[in-house]
Amino acid sequence: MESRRKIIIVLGPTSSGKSDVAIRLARKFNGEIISADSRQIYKGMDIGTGKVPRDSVGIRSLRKGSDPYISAVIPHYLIDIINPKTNFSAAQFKKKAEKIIEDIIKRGKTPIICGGTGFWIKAVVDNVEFPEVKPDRELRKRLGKESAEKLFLMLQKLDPERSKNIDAKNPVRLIRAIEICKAIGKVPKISEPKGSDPYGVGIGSLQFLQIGIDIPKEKLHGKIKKRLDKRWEQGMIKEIKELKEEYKLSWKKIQSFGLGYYWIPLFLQNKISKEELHERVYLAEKDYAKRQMTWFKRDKRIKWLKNYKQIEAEAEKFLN
RNA sequence: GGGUAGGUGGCAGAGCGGUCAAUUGCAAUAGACUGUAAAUCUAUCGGCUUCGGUCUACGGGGGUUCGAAUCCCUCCCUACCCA
Repeated sequence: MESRRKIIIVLGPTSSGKSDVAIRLARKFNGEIISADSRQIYKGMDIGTGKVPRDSVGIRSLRKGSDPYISAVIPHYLIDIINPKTNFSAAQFKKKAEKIIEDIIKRGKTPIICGGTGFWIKAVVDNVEFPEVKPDRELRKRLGKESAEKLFLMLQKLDPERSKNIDAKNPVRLIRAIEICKAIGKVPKISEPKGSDPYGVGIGSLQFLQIGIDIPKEKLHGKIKKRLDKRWEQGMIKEIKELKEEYKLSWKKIQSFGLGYYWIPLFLQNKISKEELHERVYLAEKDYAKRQMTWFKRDKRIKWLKNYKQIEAEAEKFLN
């Protein structure tokens, strides 16, 4: 029983081909996939976020009470489940993912987490304990108008400890810290980083194998370009118009989703040309991939592998 | 052929006698990240450097000046307009 509590994670920058790898692994090792993607979680954002296509005639998920998202005959969780008008957070992801992991394991299958949102993956792998302070829309809106300098001074008064190591110029971080202070007095101390072992640390009785898709930068950029061209053809722009309509979203809200979602509204409002749109989204995607890699590089437990064969072999070793 | 506007760092684009290795944006490179993470934020970004400096730089050449990316002459190139 204990030996089965193993979880495979497939991660990597955007366009690196994670989804295909995850599906192949799921086929091979009787797995089910949990998406760790902060944008694919939302409904109505399919082409733009690169969701794997939903099977037209899917088998029913064995998991009760869930809305099954089946692709290539493999169940995918945490895709397409949240109304884009709603905010969803890393902490919420963690809770949901843990439940699903338990459920998959209970049914004797292998959980495979697949995604590019490093922070969300870390939340699960390192069992990050988020302070029990929910986002305060009102407070955020109010503080959002203040300068970073002012926010920093506020935090300094509220929690001198936290102010020592926070990024003093980052409003998002400062606001969250202040939010926590207002609710529970001060920001809880961050727990010490865990040590590493060949297959990742175990959290509770869970064990993780983190596999990174290793792909040269030039090649990745080529894939990003190609994939974008395809998305334009598939109607990414139309999808965003429909997204706005169906969920009654403001342009501003849509832009907050980033990348294409940031630039397409500008095109639709005639603020930039089509050529500029294509260029900007391409650059934004490249940039995003870079940020993802900066994050992933830090985690020395990730095994970077170049092709599926190696990945499968590593997974095999891990599971046995 | 005539007229006008221009030629500035990888690109776009400021500067218009000194405080300019040259505002800013983009790109590039590295990085941060604990309930917004496709978000948010930081640093570097002419060469060499013992990090104090130093050398080469604002189309080419010549000049004025203590001093020029900035003024003058000339040549070359680009855009638009008139022939």
